Amino acid sequence: MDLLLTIPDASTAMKTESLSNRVSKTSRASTTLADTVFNQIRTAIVKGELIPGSKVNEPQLSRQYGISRGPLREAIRRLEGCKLVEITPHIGANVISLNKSQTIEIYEIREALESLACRLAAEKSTPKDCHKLRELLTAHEKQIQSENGQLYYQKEGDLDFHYLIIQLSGNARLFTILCEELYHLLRLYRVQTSSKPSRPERAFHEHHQIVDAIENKDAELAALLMRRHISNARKTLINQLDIE
Amino acid sequence: MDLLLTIPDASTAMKTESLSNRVSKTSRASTTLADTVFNQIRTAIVKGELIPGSKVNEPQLSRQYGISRGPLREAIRRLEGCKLVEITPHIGANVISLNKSQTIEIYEIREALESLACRLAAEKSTPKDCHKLRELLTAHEKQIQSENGQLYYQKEGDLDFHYLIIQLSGNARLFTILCEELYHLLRLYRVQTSSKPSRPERAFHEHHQIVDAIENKDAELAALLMRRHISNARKTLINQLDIE
DNA sequence: GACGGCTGTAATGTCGACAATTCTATTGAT
DNA sequence: ATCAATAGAATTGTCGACATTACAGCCGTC
Repeated sequence: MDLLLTIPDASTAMKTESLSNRVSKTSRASTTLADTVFNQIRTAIVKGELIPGSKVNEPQLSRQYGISRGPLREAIRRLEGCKLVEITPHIGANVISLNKSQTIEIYEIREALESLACRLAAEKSTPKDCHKLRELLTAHEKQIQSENGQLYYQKEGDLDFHYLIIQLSGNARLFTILCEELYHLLRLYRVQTSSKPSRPERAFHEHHQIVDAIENKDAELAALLMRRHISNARKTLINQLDIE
Repeated sequence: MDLLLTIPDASTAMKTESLSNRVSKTSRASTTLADTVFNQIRTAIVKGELIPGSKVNEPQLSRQYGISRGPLREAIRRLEGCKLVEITPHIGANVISLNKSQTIEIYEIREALESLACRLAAEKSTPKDCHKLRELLTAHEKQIQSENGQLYYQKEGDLDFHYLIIQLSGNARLFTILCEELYHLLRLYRVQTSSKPSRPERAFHEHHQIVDAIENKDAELAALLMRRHISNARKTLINQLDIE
């Protein structure tokens, strides 16, 4: 549940089991304070607890987390590297805030990268991988039928699907860019505008088509379908934004 | 000259003039030490002065740059965010080192992203933009003819070409990901293996084809050609690596 | 000669204090 | 009342010092 918030540390290898992992409390205290606080702040930003555009106050956070400003500043600098905050010299850090055009930019990139992921996944996937994908889809189908109103889970399920395909691509850096940078930003935007995930049944149909293509080892088709899938999502987003 | 080393600060808006900018010495001393040192170390890494895999020694660098360990550690943390160094708790930071498969991963991503950039550039480019592209190519042609042996410049010229197209795409985040993350890493790898840029005349021909497509506003073709262009480069790289 | 434990050294992690800069709000003048 | 200037407070930037951890070399035992 809530996949985007439970991403393990950057260098951690992904296993499928982590899809349903909970946050183990104080798993190992052997990390540094800067790392711990980095994860905490990142989560807070992505969850929307630190609202986009707002200032990152060092003394306040320092008190809040019970650490000194040294490690805290290191964490903020790392967030700057991840482009989750912007630092202006002598003024401070602000939580990043995405406007409409920036969000569309990200969708364009996602389109290209997930299409690539899908192509690679189709080339490399084993029958077992395909089975996993099918399982995921049937699980989502049940979820949609049972909790008809709650689209949240559907959306998280949608992410599960995309995560799995990116993993299957076998390209670790692709995974990093998509799952540890762009998805965070998109989630941030969704929280920011409290936009609702839409078009569940259509997306579901598209997912099945994609898995078909992967199963048939038709890499080009898989890539095309994924590109269209995300392109559709982008267009939906644009329409949504134009209405408001 | 030496474009990859003179990238301005992350948030700086790109102008075409910056393509031929020199590094203005101590342009404004109003930045923080952490920012200054971040740029210096990043340059040192990309140039190969800090060899890949080697340890980043805090006391040593601290003496070398004449600053205390506070800002230095902030700079290192930011480099970590950019994935140019890897930090292991209680052990320290190491300059990142790319192996063959990681490099291929980056080329795969580049293929997808620059193809996107080319599509967008074709859609948005004005006649003036196209003229600029042509100028760049003729300049390179002359350079190739005159300095026949020196392939270095050709390669830098190749980068100029790619930079310009990415700019023309108008997608700022795309520019960031490609020019401020992936290109740095690729340059690092090239330094690391001291691999020589190859296939100049063929690349040159491909460049012309791409500009033709952009000029004709044929976005799909432009995207396809760029994808093949980089795919060719990737295959050349793979062959080169297999021989060694 | 090889292996394991011990000790000193060097590096990393954390903290508090001070300097420099920016923000705020009060005062005063037009 | 609006605006400018100024003094104070708050925040950011930088530094040095100390605690903690990892590393290197030495010694002794098997």
